[in-house]
Amino acid sequence: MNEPRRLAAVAVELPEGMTPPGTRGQVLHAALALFAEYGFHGTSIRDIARRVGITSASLYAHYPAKADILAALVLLGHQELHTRLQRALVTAGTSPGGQLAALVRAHVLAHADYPLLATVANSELHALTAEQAAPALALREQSRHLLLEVLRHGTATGAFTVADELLAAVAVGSIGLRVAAWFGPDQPYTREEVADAFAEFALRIVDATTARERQR
Amino acid sequence: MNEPRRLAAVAVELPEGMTPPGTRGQVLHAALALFAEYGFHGTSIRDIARRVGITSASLYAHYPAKADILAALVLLGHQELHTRLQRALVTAGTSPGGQLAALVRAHVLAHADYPLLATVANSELHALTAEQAAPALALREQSRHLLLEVLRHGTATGAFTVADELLAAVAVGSIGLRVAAWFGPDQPYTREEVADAFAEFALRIVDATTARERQR
DNA sequence: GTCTATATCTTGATAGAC
DNA sequence: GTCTATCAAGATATAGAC
Repeated sequence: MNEPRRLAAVAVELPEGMTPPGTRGQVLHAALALFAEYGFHGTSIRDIARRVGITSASLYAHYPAKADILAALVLLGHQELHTRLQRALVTAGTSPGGQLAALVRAHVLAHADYPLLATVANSELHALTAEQAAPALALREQSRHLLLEVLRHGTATGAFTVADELLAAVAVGSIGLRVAAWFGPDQPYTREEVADAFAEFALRIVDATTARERQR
Repeated sequence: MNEPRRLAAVAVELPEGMTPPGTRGQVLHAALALFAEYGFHGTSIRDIARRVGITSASLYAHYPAKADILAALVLLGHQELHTRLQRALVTAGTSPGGQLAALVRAHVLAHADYPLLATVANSELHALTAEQAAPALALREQSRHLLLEVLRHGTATGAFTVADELLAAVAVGSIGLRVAAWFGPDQPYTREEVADAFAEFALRIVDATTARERQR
């Protein structure tokens, strides 16, 4: 284990309600903090056990293998994000600009609220086998599809002006994803300020016009 | 070592001229491919040695420790990016819009040309001690400063309209950084197409006005 | 610079008692 | 569910011959 901190974040947090109770949940919390900081291969099962306050042998009463702990975290992270994106879209109304802003705000807020989870879900996924990663990757594809559909609808109706929706989706997604890496309590912004600013950037990327502007 | 591929990229490449000759360079190439695919802790010195065609003991004739190989790669990656950004700015002229476009193009192209190097330099940096990471982090700060100065100059002269230059810099940087993660020969775009599209997005993010528009 | 051989430690995981 | 004890394998790194 090494010294430099990988993340500015302090609070280790997992989404409520979706986390298993008791020791099983404590294992998840401990593994999340360690995987985010040192990576999956940089963390030993003894490290996790020590943080929970049990021995490494006791871990196996809760998870069959180390990789299964990671798989649970990766899936949880993708579920939380997808749920938030869906909720955002449902309450966003019908204007393409409003929908895009809602998606970006939800994306940013999810990464601001659970930076550790987002980091582990995204950059430790390679430590899983294809079968273990599959459920999370399926969710990721669905989330990507939500954004893509909003962009396509926006360009089709003339609300957006984008040469290539796929590239726009990648760009918009990138600014939200990276929030997990830099945002934290050390930054001079609230999570809402970042969400608003990045939603505005997304609208600019697609050259969104308001209804009033279109009437001119 | 696991199965799923972390990157779509195929060609393992390091910037010419900056790479040491002979076996020392081969070690760097081998470690780059493995670190990018499996992570620093997911790669053993035996893996690296096998790929070069020597034994693990022979590695120590070239690098004092495994972490020193990573440190060399991380520094190389940051040097290559910073050099490209500087070159881009020098030949960009004096218009803020042109300077921003040049920076973004260089940023995107660097990540498209050396995705493995960018991945290792960015997401395996946490495996280094603070002293080992320091030179690379210093270069990163300088690169960040280049972008920030262009944004500040643009807003100060009225060429850009941005509420917060720091947030704009993060957003613009994010779309370039992520290129290493998704762009590859499997994508239906050339590197130039992505660079042009993302430069346009950056100009939209800062609401860049052309000289002619300002005269109205 | 490369090798064989090895020291030393840590790893993920299991056996079996309580 | 937790423990102690342990296994077998893999890790980084070194010693010393050629």
